[in-house]
This record gives sequence, structure tokens and C-alpha cells, in this order.
Amino acid sequence: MPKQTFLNLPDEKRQAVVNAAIDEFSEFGFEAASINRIVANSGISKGSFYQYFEDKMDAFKYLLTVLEREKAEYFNGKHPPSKNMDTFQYFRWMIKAGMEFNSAYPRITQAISRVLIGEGLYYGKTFGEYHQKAVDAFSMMIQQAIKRGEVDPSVDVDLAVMVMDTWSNAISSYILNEGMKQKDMMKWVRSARTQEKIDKLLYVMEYGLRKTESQFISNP
Amino acid sequence: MPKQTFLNLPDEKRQAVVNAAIDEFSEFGFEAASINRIVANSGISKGSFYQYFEDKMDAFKYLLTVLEREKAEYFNGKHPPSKNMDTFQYFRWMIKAGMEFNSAYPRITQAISRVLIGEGLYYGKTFGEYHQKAVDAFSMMIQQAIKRGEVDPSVDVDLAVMVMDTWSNAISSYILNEGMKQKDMMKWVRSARTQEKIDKLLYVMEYGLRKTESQFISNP
DNA sequence: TGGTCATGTGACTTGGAGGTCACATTTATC
DNA sequence: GATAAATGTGACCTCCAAGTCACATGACCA
Repeated sequence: MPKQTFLNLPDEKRQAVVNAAIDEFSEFGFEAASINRIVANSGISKGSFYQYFEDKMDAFKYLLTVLEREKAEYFNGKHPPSKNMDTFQYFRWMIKAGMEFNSAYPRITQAISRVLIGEGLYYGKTFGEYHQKAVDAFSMMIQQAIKRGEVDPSVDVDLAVMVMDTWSNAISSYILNEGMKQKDMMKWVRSARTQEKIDKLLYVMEYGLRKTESQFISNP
Repeated sequence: MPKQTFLNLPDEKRQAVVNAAIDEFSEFGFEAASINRIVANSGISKGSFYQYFEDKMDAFKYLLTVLEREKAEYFNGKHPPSKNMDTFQYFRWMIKAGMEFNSAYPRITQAISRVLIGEGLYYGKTFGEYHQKAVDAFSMMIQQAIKRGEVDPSVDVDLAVMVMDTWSNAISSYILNEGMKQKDMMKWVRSARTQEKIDKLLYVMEYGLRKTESQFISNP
């Protein structure tokens, strides 16, 4: 947590530091973010920075509290349009309200998302070409599925690709991270429990994709 | 691309370098990976490293080609059990074969996944507590949905939470990254097209979650 | 054997990182 | 205005990164 000195600062100055930190983290991520640059861009001295914060992590965690506060404030004035929503309606409302928040506070949201969930394969520049191969393969698959009548032609191909891509990565991360904890990873992957989990995740995806949104609306 | 010198190396030595690089990237990610450590752990000199590779990125890209080659080789001997699979059966087979590969080559897979898609909120240590709040909220929601009869009680709560979490993040990344390209992000988010895209993504999720895997099997 | 070309080496340079501290300046208190 | 407390400052420290280079070693061939 930042020291009291920082919290006592005049708003303008404190905001300058916060802004510089946001810019730094959103451009460079956590590891490559430089305190020297934050200090230079916010017009304070190095010594002051260390009078305000323990270290880089401390500064970042402060940004988290800022985001949290602003989100709380934002959502305070927002209420679901109806009390009688089911869980999914509520979830949809929540996500959309969240996206409104994101576009109201894009800079801080981006900085924190960059650090917490990374650049993301889809949007990171560096490995775009590499990722493109997977995207193309998914795209071929879904177009074939439409041709074969396995998926409704009205399904948005790009959207389906995003869904397949998201799940490939999510499952892969899950398997790698959970699997590493096991003493025999291969055995664990082949176990009925693990296979069932993968199946269930893919069923959720498949069932969702097979139906079009129009079918969904007409058959809730 | 690595220089010819590197490719001429005796297998054992080349492998030592590759192994050290894998360890380094999988432990520290790209930014924080240190050539000095790679060099120390592979028993070659700094000078040699720069005779083999342009720089850190060059070394990492070589790992990508190694992975690609090993994957190609691995999948060469693997064929889908049947020719008459529909697209989704094929996709499921592909994912599972991919996970088998991951567990056969966990170290290099992890190294590359760590760099390309990051540690992931679910598994990264540093911000676990922060993320936990979202997980708990999702968990509450899905349990409520089950109580209300909106979701089948046989649905695996943890799995549903993973689905909701994955989509929150994916949609958020999508909105932030695409939105940043627009001149008026807020307007873009509120546009019919964007809202429709979000809706569709959520419908895919919702439709998948509402059904249980048993219902799915009995009603393909 | 001598010569030359490919490969290996680690001390060295440069640069920037995080972090400290003695001192300067401002602010508050009497 | 004098004194004390809080705040601000940047030169300086150490550390370690990436990258270079003059030289050493080995391999191969005439």
C-alpha cells in the first residue's frame, strides 16, 4: 500500500503520478515497466516515488484499488433494468455494463488488463503471424461445418473462430497448469475425470455454436 | 533465425542450449528471461550464444520452430479414429490429441504458452486473491441459477465458473483492443453491431451452459 | 608441418534498472 | 521570526542486463 504521504498529495499531483503509471504499465506490462520513466513522465523525483511507494508492485497495486474504487462508484449509479432477470440475463447485463465502464475508463482498464491477463494472442503484435495459422485453420473448419449443414449458415464465422480459439487456449492452459501439479501428467490427462472435463467444456462450446442466436431467441 | 553454426552443432550440445532456453522462458517469461542464465545453464559461453542467435527473440523463435516440428512429427503418426467425423467430433479429437502432445512435451509447451498466452489469471500466483473475488461471484451466480432451476443441477459448478470467467476476460480483451482502434470507443461499444457481437458470444455460452452434457448426448 | 577457416571464450563496455541518502525546501507550530 | 516536522531532490550506489571483441582453440587440408 502507498504511504500516507502519497495520499496527502494535492489531487493534481497524485493524478499525474497515477496517469504516468497507467501509461507505463499499459505500454510495457509489469516486468518491463520502468520506475525511471514513470518518475520522468509524472514530473516527480525518484526520491519522491520511493516516499510514496514501496516499489513497482506497490504502485501497481494502488492502481488496482483505484480501478476498484472507480468501478464501485460507477456501478453504484447503475442498476439492472429489472428485478425479475434470470441469472443469464443478469450476467449479460453485468458484462455489458462492464464494457461500458471499460470504454468510460479505457486507459486504466487497459493497463490492468495488460498486466493481469496479458496482451493476448489475438491482439499482441509480436506473434501475430504464428497465431494466424491457428485462426485460419479454425476458419476453414467452421466454414466446412456450415457447408455440411452442421452449423447454421447465419453463424458469424469470425465469432465462431474466436470461440474456438478462446477454448483451445483456455483448455490448454488448464491442462498445462493443473497437469504440472500431478506426478504423472500423461496419466492424469488420460484419466476419465480429465477427459470428461475436457468433453464438458467442449460440449458447452459445441452446443452453443450449433444453435444460432435466432433459434435461441425463438426457443428460450 | 539461428545461424548455421548452431544448426551444425552436435545434437547433444544443441539440445543443452534448447533445454536451458526452455527452462528460462517457462520460469521467467520473455521479458525477464536472461541470456546470461541461459548461457550459464547450458554450459556455453556468452560469445557462443551470439554466434548462434541474433538475440533473445531469435532464440525464442527457434523454440517455436522446434515445437512446430515436434508437433508435426507427433501428429504425423496420429490419425482421427474415423473418417466420418463431423466438424465438432474432429475438433474434439484434435483438442484431445493436442492435450496428449502437451503432456508428452510439457516443458517446451509450457515455455511457449507462458510467453504467448501468459500465466493466465487462473493460475498466476501474484494476483490470485484479486481474481478470487470474481471467481466467488461467478460461483454464487451459478449456484443461484441452479437453485432457481435455470441450470441443470448436474452442471459442474467449477466448470461453469471457468466458462464464465473465460468469457468475461475474452470479451473484455476484445472490447479493449478493438475499441482502442475506434475514434469514439464509447460510441462503438454502444453501437448495434458491437452489442450484437457481445450478445452472440454470450448466447453461445449461455446456450451451452443451460444444457447438461447428458441432455446433449441424448439429443445430438 | 604450416596455414586457414570455423568455432569457442570470457573479460569488457555500455546502459539502464531498482534503490538510497545527505541535503534543500516547504509547511506548520509556537 | 525561530524551530521543528514533513516533503522533495537528484547525484550516486550496486547490480545485472545485452552485446562486443581480441584472442585461443580446434579441425581440416595441402
